[in-house]
This record gives sequence, structure tokens and C-alpha cells, in this order.
Amino acid sequence: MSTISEVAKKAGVSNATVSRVLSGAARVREETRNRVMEAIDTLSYVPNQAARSLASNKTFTVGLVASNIDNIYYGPAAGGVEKALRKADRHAIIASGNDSLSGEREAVDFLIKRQVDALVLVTRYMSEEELAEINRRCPVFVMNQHFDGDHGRNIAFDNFSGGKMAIQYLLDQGHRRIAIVRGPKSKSDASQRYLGSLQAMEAAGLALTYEVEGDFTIESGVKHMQSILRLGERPTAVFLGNDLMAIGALHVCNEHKVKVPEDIAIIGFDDTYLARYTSPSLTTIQLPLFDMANATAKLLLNTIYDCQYDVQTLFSPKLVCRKSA
Amino acid sequence: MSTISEVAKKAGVSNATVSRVLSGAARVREETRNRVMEAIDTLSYVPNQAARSLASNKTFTVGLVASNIDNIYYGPAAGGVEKALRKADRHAIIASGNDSLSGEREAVDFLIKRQVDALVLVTRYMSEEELAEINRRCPVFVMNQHFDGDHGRNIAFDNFSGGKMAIQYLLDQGHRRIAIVRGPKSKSDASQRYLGSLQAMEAAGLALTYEVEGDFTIESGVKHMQSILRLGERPTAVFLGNDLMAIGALHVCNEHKVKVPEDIAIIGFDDTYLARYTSPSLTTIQLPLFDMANATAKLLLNTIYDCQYDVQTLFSPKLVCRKSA
DNA sequence: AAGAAATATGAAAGCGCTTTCATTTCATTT
DNA sequence: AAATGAAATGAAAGCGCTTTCATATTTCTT
Repeated sequence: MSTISEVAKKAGVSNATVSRVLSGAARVREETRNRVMEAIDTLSYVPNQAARSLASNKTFTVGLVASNIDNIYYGPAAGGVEKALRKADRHAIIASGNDSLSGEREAVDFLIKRQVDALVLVTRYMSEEELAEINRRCPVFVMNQHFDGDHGRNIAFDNFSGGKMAIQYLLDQGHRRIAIVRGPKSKSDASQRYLGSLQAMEAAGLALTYEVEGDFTIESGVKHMQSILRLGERPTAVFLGNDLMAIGALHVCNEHKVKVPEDIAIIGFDDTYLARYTSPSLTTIQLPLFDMANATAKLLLNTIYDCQYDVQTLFSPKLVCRKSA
Repeated sequence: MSTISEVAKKAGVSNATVSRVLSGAARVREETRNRVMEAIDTLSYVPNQAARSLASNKTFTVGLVASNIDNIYYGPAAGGVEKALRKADRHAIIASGNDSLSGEREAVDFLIKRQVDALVLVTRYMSEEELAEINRRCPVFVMNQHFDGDHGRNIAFDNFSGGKMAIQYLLDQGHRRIAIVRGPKSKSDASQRYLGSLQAMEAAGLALTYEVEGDFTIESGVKHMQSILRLGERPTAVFLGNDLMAIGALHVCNEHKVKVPEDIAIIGFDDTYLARYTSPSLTTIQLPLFDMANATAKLLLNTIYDCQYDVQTLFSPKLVCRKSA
């Protein structure tokens, strides 16, 4: 491991100059810069991150909290964040919230202790007020979620239109008896989807046959679909607030020999990569999670590290027709 | 942010002493320690990681490379690693290999540049020789994989018995015509599973009806199952080298109205959390990925940071009977 | 109780950078 | 050509810890 001093010596300049060409912040004469670059190359010098952090009071590290690292959403989310950060020579520390509020809090505390420069939160249990509070301790960035006191720190998705789109599709297919297993009332994305659905129903002069609140897990989809099958008059179509619940619903239908989509149509939300491999394959509303996560990280880079990325801050839903509806 | 000096001053000791009580390495008189702890508490002092790293020449950071962060295996693997590290007040940086060899290499280089103290590699394209080579640059830890020159740096799983178990179960169910979609020949875990299967067949005096090499993706399961269905004389059971391929196979069967398990029995490997929600639910061999990842991280902690965890270094397969076979 | 051995603590150097401030060099103007 | 202002560079002071070495204190031995 060579140090900055060795590079400086070899290039015949001071440490300060090497530091300057490295950071790119201050200007250095063309010729000097070349000499330094050459020295860096021949010594294959790599700056010491710890020293950098200590001197500059930045860690170049971003914390990423997922409510449950083992969730199917986590992959694309982490992937999108990681890609953007790596390109900018920063990195992410992961911390899982172990699927509980206290776990999420611990994860956040851990990362703040670790002195990350910012946080990307993909949580499930934290209220928007809590996010705002954390934001006072360390800059918080989120996607598909609002929080008070954010200063353009979230990447949005038009959940309302997405919900509307799902129901509209069902309506277009001739369904009139429609049930909804919506996501948690505490989450604004879930509520927006729900509100959108409602609007589509109202516009058609219809009311929901059945409605219940799920928690976005497969198990929850299983449970609520079981209730729906027990209903006296079954709906002909069910809109589940996310793919995971739809997978649970599909599983239940298959177990009970209820034919999808003939007996009951199922539509999900998110278009996770499993959607195309369920039986039957899942019709769903696409949410470009990877891209949104990538945008979130870029927004963070712009805000915290003065980068200059173009970032799309609002994403739109898209219907993906497969065979379940 | 208070510093160690402030703590020292408040406790009426030197910085060195504070450092000592913090690290727990050297001994400090009971009474002194209490005074220091109290000062730490009242100042709510948190040590600066960068300074710590710079002074000690350790980053307390572990790099975690997954061939594809978006893979279903990644979650439990990352979760297991993260849990162990966090408990030990260390952390993991993630880097995805973007599902390619060059990507995996870039991820490794990035992390080494980032000066991680060690690497946990969950790669798909790197040969065991390459792992050994990387190990010369930075300590490498792997699970369910061997590499040359490791010094007890891997957590093993008995894939051979697992493969045997899968076939044995099929045999016990009365199947005689059995096909295998094995995993990549380049991966020792896949090969062990295959060898185990073969042994079970031989012991029964039978030969495989059909055999082909898949690449552990859903798509690969789809492709090979399609070929199998086109076979003149179909097998009555298929053993897929992992759950992902089995999910693909199930999907194909359902699309072609081939009844599972009546027409064809399907058995997978890994017992990912989706296995219980496929249609029909997947009979498979359980591989305790989270626990293995956790053990890998503990092994790392013991080796690199002189921790003293008990670690189980060999894990065993377990048959999980569901409905697909 | 004195000396030796063991234990506890402090002083200070240094880890490898960034950054401020002063100085030198260069280009421009008169 | 001298004066001026701008641009480029260097010297050196930290950033907040760990760790070595020396010193002070306690405990043990006889």
C-alpha cells in the first residue's frame, strides 16, 4: 500500500497537490496533473478511505435499511442503490430490520452510529413522522413514500393511477363483482392504490364486493383469499395490493381447485420477477423498483455529494397482462 | 459529536485509558472503567470509525459479493452475514456481480479498494482457483463451496447426501423413470448433488432416464422441462438441482396441463421460502442458507477479529415433503 | 517492611489524508 | 519593463483514534 506522500515524492509535488488532483475540486496545471497521474499509476496507489474520512469528516458511505433483507423487493432496491453508488465510488452498508419496528429502529441507529453520510430507507413499519424525525439526525432518502420535512428527498410512484389501472382492466374484462385485498393503511403507497381503485369503481357506478386490509406478505394473501373463497357470493375478480399477496392468493386458489382466471381473476401489483412464473402467470401493475432505487441513490448523490445526475423523480405504472386475469 | 479526549477529560484519565476500556483488550481497574463508562454515557460518546480505522489499520468492514443481488438466495445469505456482523459491531458492504464473471470481478476489486478486512463471496461464475487467488489479496470466506488454499475458510453443506436423499425419496415413492436437471458442472455443490443422485440410482440398480445441465435459473428450468416434456418416453419424476429451476419446471408443467405430481413428480433443492407457495407446493431438500451464512460470518469474525464464536462448519440436508412429489 | 514483580496508567507519536493560509509562479495590463 | 491580479503550489496543522514505551501504582514475596 503506497501512500499519498510516496506519490507526491515520485511526482515531485506536495501532498496537497496530489490530493487536489485526486478530488478534482481545485485546479491543477495540466502538466502537473499528468505527472501525478503517472505516479499514481506506477505506484498503483489507492487512497486510504479511513484517512480520507477522518480528514474530510465524510464517510462516503450510505446506509441502506430494508425492513426485511429477505424480501423479494429488497433485491432490486438494493441493486439499484448499489449500482448508482458504486459508479460514484461510494458504497452502501446494509442493515436488515428483521421485519419489525424495533428491528428497523435498531438498524437505523446502528447505521447512524456507523456515521453514514445518508440513509436510504426501505422500511415497512416506520411511520412517516418517524422518518422525518430520523431525517433530523441524518439525511433520509426514500422511494415510493412521503415523509414530512423532506426536501425533495423522495422518489415517487403514481400509485393512485396504478390502482385505478388495475381495476379498470378488470372492469374492461367485464368483471362487476370485484374484491380488494389492500395493503396496510399505515402506508401511503398502499392507500393511494386503494383510493385509485375506488375511483375506478365509482366511475363505473359500482361498489366493491369485499375489501380487507392485508400486510403485503404472502401469508396475508393466503389468509384473505381463504376468506374470500368462503364468501357466500364470490367475487369474480380480486385485486391484491402487491404481488406477494397475489402469489399467496394464487396458491390458495390452486389448492382449492378454483380456476384462475376462469372462476376468479387475480391481479397483483409490482411485477416482481416471479410474476411471470406463477401458475398461471400473474397479471399485474409494474413498478420499476430497480430504476426507482437507482434514482433514489442518484438523488442522494446530488444532494449529499454535489453530484450532477439527471434524475427522474416520478415514475408511472404500467399494466402487464399475463394469464391470471 | 464528542471525542475521546472529552471523555478522557471528564473521567479524569488519559485518552489511552478510554481507548483501553473501549476495546476491552487491555485491563483497566474496575473503578477507573466505571468512571470512564459513566463519562461515555453522559456525553453519549460514539467512537469515530474513521479515526479508529486509520489508527488500527483495520476497517471493521467486510465485503459481501453476490453474483446477483436480486437472486432469491441472496436475501438469506446477506441476512445471515449481516446479523452476525452487526452483533459484533462490524458491518458489511454489499456489491453485486450483476450476474456475470466480469461483474463479479469488478465487485471484488471495488471492495478490496475499499479496504475491507475480509470478503464473503457468494459468487456463481468464479472458479475455485480464482477464489484462491483472490484469497491471496484479501481473506476470502465462502459457504457451500471449496477453494484451494483455504485455511478452514468455508462452511460446508453435505450436497452429496442431499442429492442422494432426493433420488431416494423418488425411488421410495415407486418412481423408476427419473430425470435430472443438474446444476452447472463448474460448481462443486451442483456436482456433489449430482453424484449423490447417481449413487442412489446405482444402488437401486437403475440408470437415469434423462440428464441435462442447467444453470440454476428459473429460465433454465423452463427450458429443460420443455425438452423433457417433448421426450418420447417421459420420466415419471424429475429432480431439479435447485428450487429456482424447479419453479421453472412447475410453471411449464402447469402451462402444458401436465399434472404434478400425478403425471410427473418434481423435486427441488434448497427449500427457498417460495417453495411452500408454488402450485403445487414444492417437495425439496432443505439447505439452511441463513444459518450457513451466519456461520460463515462467525467463522470470519473468529479468524479475522479474534472472536470466539462456536461455529458449526458442516450442515446437513433435510427432506421437506410437500405436494410436488 | 523492603524489594521485586505485576498491574495500571499516561505521554506522545503516528496512521494517511484534507484544507487553510502563505507563498511562488504565471499571465495580463499599463 | 514594472506593476498588478490571478492561478498554482507548498508547508503544516489537524482530524480522532490506537499503541508503544515509560512511569507510577499496587500487590506479592520473603
